[in-house]
Amino acid sequence: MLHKLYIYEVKYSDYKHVLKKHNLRVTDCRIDVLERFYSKKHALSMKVIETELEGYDRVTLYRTINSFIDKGVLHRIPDESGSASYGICAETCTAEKHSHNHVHFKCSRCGQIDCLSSYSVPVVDLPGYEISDSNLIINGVCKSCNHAN
Amino acid sequence: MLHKLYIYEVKYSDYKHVLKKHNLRVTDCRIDVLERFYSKKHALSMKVIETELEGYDRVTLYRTINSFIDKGVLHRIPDESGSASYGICAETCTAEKHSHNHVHFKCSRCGQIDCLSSYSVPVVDLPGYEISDSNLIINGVCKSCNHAN
DNA sequence: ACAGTTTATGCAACATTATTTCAAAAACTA
DNA sequence: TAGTTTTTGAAATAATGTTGCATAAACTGT
Repeated sequence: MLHKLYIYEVKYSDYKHVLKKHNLRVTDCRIDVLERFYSKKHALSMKVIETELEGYDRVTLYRTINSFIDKGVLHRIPDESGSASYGICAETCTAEKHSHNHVHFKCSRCGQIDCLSSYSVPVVDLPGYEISDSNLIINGVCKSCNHAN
Repeated sequence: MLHKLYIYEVKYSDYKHVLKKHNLRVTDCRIDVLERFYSKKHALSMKVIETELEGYDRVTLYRTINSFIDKGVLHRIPDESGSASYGICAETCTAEKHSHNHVHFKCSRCGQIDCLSSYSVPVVDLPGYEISDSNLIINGVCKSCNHAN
């Protein structure tokens, strides 16, 4: 993975810091997974992660994702398709409490899921129900696919 | 399945009508699956369907659910847990276009997912994006679990 | 910088969830 | 009711996710 040396010079300490902040040991796999998430702005599916990080065992990648979710680094984005996608958590997420109030947009053309962090999920008042959190996924055609058309 | 005869006297023709309306052949399996969905008000997961309709092959049940989704009889409800659930579509859904604008509520205590058909998903204005439909899943404690407490 | 401790990794096996193929059976059509 | 089309069940396969365990790597305190 020599071709990544330059990137690492710049960002390695940042990723390291993110891991430490969330009480995670600093390992090659975790750094590489983090790098993938920070370098793309959109959510990544397990399939994509497996494809892009072939060097690591599938099991290790699953465990990496799961510990990231446990510790508040990533959040799982449910998807009708079955296989979930994952997105970077806001600064505020910790192992104790995830708080994601942003909207997710899934493009039916390119298939990508964006975290629209500047749009928060509208509150619905449900008498009798006790709401802990909510998840809004909007389907349609994303900005770039719309432009490309 | 003799114990179902009474129900069938009352409802069989209704289910048959639903199938015909959606261009689906009338088969035992489809009738039984429909009956399950109409007799419970909440969404059903594949696991529950398999358990409650043991008489049919798992493959047949998968195919039944998939053709129901294709033809606009059921809609898939994404869920963080991985295994999806399914709910009855509104009268307006067809093979060409599903339109679900209602809120889904998942209870963290009993695990059930309700289709709150009287609550519609608030519209979010996303400049540049072309929205086809949206999906709001609210997590928390449902009415009955709240009361039972 | 090192020895001891804790945690992560890779591998193999396993578990769960979903799809494909194909012959036989059932549903439809006229 | 005969002919056509679709559905079903069974077996195989694929895709997705988890567990146990020995080894390797990361951390901790000195």
